Amino acid sequence: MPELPEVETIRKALVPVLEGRRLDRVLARRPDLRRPIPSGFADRLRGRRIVSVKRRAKYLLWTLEDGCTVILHLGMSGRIRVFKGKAPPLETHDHVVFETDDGARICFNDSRRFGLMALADSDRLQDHPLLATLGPEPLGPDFDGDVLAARLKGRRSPIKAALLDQRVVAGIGNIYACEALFHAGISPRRLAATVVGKRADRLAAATRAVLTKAIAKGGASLRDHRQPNGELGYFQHHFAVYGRAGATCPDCDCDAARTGGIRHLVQSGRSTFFCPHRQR
DNA sequence: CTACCATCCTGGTTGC
DNA sequence: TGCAACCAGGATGGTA
Repeated sequence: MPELPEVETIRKALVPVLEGRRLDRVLARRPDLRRPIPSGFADRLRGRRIVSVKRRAKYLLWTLEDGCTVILHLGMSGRIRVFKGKAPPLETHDHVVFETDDGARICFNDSRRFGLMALADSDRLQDHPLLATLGPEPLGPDFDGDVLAARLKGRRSPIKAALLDQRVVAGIGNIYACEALFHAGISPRRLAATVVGKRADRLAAATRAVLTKAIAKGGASLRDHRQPNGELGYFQHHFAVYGRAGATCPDCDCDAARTGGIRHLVQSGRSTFFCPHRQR
């Protein structure tokens, strides 16, 4: 569920809550999520101060003052809620709970338990197995068509599948892959390795633009995503193609009733939406 | 090396 | 209304 814009929305909300604060209470209410919560997780965090809250791909990175970094992934259904002042009772699936020295409570809630928590040495963070193979950040200063084309070189899968591969570009999931391809005018079925030159420029620019706009809207709330204050994200109202099979695409003046409008197909087991008229 | 597939899990939606 | 089947935004490990 949460892709880069949703994770970034959560990160931004956590910065003022966590940075510079000490974790006074840490409670792991079950031993595992997608993988076991590291042994002694709560003990290793309790009493530590958080230096920074950053993001890499869809991972949140909480760096502690003692040289240790918490790596946190929301999986498909993970949510983070922040309560200041009096916190309501814990809810079902509130699997990990943190409390800061100024009385904020941070709940990690994940019904499907596809999320994860891990601990890493801050010194060697980039070498951690979860992070080592990630591709470039699409919102990073160096990301452009040339970088993208280089990552796609030799790839014989459809471009849609390649965009979902975190080793190609980091942080893109099913929704934003569909949206970025639409705005770039590229068919999701196109062979990845043929996205070069101007096409790669357009896709890099479209990816950057759609992610940036989604962050500005607080991400997209289809099912699970909430901002940490409980508010919904609003970018779902700005989808051009995702979940809109049969509708007229926003840039088409063609008649959806005649042309079939936005099409749905399944690629490597995942839903793809696109406009065959606009995307080649 | 790349590509494809099943799989982990719960809950919301759809269709009979 | 009740219930079962199906579907979901991710990542990965095994197999081809």
